Amino acid sequence: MHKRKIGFAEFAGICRNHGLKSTQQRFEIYSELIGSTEHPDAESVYTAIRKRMPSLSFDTVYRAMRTFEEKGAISRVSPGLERTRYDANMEPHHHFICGKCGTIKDFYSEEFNRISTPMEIDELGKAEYVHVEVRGLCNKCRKSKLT
Amino acid sequence: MHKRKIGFAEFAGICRNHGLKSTQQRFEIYSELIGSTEHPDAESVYTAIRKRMPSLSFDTVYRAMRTFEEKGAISRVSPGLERTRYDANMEPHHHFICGKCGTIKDFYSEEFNRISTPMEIDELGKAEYVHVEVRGLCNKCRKSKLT
DNA sequence: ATAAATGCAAAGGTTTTGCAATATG
DNA sequence: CATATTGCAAAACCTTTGCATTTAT
Repeated sequence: MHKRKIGFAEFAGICRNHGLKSTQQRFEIYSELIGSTEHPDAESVYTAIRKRMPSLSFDTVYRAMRTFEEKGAISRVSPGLERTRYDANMEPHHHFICGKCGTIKDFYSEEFNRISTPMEIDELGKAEYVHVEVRGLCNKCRKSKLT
Repeated sequence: MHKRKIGFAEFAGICRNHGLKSTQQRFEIYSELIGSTEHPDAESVYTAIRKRMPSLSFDTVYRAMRTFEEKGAISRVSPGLERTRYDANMEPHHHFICGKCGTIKDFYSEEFNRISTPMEIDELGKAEYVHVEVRGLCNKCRKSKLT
């Protein structure tokens, strides 16, 4: 299931379920996202909606999408990091990233090393590599949370 | 193996292997990266080196790290995307991302769904989720490459 | 000698913020 | 009605770029 069209009533229900107020702007933004298979960024969404709702402002799109994400109504495509970070360790290993403090810890896992491109990719293109990482809360942040 | 200290001679060898000129700045930058387990960003590297090499400029750090990465001497931690993109499809699925045009295609894979947190994480913190994605070249870009 | 790398400063691009006005539950 | 959301504009932030100078091969 992908690319769906929803009415305001259904959207209002989704908002209620996530503790959000349902505004016309948010409806348009959410509609644009669920009606697309493009995984759009803020600008695409903004440009598309502007045609039918010229009063919409850019930061409303940004804010709405962040809010939807925080409340779990939509998800961010590839998590990424706040800034570019590098690793000079070139042997096969993986990363555990703390979502609270941003600490990145290396770990080694045979299991993860064995993950290979699924055949479902064949019809989409040529795979170059599979990226796997674990996100969570590091021990330090876990402790400080108890404080 | 992690957190190593290297001398200029060894560094020069690494550069030669990757077709790079070995400068004092690059040596400091590379040393900082390989001598750290922090997966630092440009600013950390810059700040650390500035103490001993006050003439170093910020953009040299950026440029050097990008160059190291392009030549395969170091790697970027979590690939991420150029801008934040969202997905309203909340059922379990994964993404194939084309490194050329940026197109993101959904795919469904039982195999990927089954990937679970490796036990190696236990000593690092509490895992929230595993993120997996496939990077490569989409069919469209593959074709246009032949032209 | 030639081509590449550096430093400087300025620009580029995306994302965020403060505030007054407005709309929602 | 109280509170959250919007629009506007400006700022913040990370990263990149052009150019003259210096450096490595």
